[in-house]
Amino acid sequence: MATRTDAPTRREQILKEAARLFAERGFHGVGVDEIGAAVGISGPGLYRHFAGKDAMLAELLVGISGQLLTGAKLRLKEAAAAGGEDGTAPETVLDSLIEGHIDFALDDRPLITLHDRELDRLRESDRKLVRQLQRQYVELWVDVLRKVYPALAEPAARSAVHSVFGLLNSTPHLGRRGALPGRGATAELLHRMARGAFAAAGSPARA
Amino acid sequence: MATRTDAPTRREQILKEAARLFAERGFHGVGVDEIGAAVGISGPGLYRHFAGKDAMLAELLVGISGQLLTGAKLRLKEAAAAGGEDGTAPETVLDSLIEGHIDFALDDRPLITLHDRELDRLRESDRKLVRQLQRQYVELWVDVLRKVYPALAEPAARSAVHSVFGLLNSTPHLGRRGALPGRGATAELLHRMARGAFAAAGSPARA
DNA sequence: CCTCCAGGTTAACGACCGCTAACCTCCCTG
DNA sequence: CAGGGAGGTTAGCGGTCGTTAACCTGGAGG
Repeated sequence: MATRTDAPTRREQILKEAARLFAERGFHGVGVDEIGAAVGISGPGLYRHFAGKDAMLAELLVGISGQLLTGAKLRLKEAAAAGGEDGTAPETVLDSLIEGHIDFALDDRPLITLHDRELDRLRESDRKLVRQLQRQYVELWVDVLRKVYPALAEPAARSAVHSVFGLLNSTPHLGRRGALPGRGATAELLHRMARGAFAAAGSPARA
Repeated sequence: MATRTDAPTRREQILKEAARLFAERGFHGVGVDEIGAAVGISGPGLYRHFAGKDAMLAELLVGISGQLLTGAKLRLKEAAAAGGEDGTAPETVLDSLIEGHIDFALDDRPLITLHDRELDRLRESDRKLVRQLQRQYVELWVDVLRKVYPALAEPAARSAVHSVFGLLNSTPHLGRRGALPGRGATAELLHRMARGAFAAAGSPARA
């Protein structure tokens, strides 16, 4: 995950601004002129970089899903490598997944917003691809979760994962009104709550 | 909360279908002709019932926020009445709030979707009203939550509430792919997870 | 039976928006 | 220094969409 140090390309500028605008006002609520203006060029100049407005959204959504998935796979691999004989404790792997998702949710709020909001605006093929990536990501979480809580049935585990995604992806609703002290505290709170939610899902016993 | 038995008025039909369509394809992604077609009339016939497309969205969003808030207030009042001298246990009140929110999230998924997705499409005045109702609703939860977990600071409590809303509002993402057995089981799972998340937020102690 | 209005209809206008066409400049390279 | 491509520009076309206008109709009320 070598942190980029070189200047962002024009394409990347456009994608970033488009993501922000799409998240703020919705895909159909933003015109190409606005996107162009946000990067200092105007209107149809965008077509030197993208085939069309749809292509920008597609690249954003595929990028998000892919990034989440490959990040998670990487973390699994690291855990397997560091764990020696019989792998790392499942709890540790789950924590790693949660941490990765939180980092993404806090660093790229517009993308997180787009991720579950504008999927249906894609052409059939792109939508299928994104959904497939999303499904893989979910299944990966489900597997780890069921190692931590073996009593959890698969459908319930899948629901639990989706619900925790909802919890972690709530970050866009937090800011705005002088919410939490800092990023670290927010991340830690979210992490604790996710673990708490999973624990409650995994052990039906309650007074 | 006397359950309606009489037939829905045309206005209500329109609102219901509009909510579904807006949730599926976004406010700007749906045309008035489509909304009309969904209730058997076509296009501009809608203007006999609403001043415009914006008015439908406004009525939907104000209705949602209002319904959530008044429902919650009612539950608080019931709890106070049933609790005798020093009120019901805060835990019970919190459970009641959670239950109410889950009922709404499961029964009116399209509305839940709209609720945090299309707020910015409203005119200034309507948006302010909706935000005010939402804020009251949140503050009501925060108050109850901090009675259950007095160690929880107010900003953290507010964040926790928003996050649990994210968790509970994840219901639209559940269905579709043969998820959970039934509504009852889903509701119970969500409830346990919400309590677990709150508990984890309220007591920072962890091994 | 006449009236009238609630609740429709179709036609059409005006605005907006995505996209293309045609043209203009640097700047890099042989 | 010729030239050519990368990356802009503005003008404008074609389609869509929200909204209005003008007209129609069935049924309730005097």
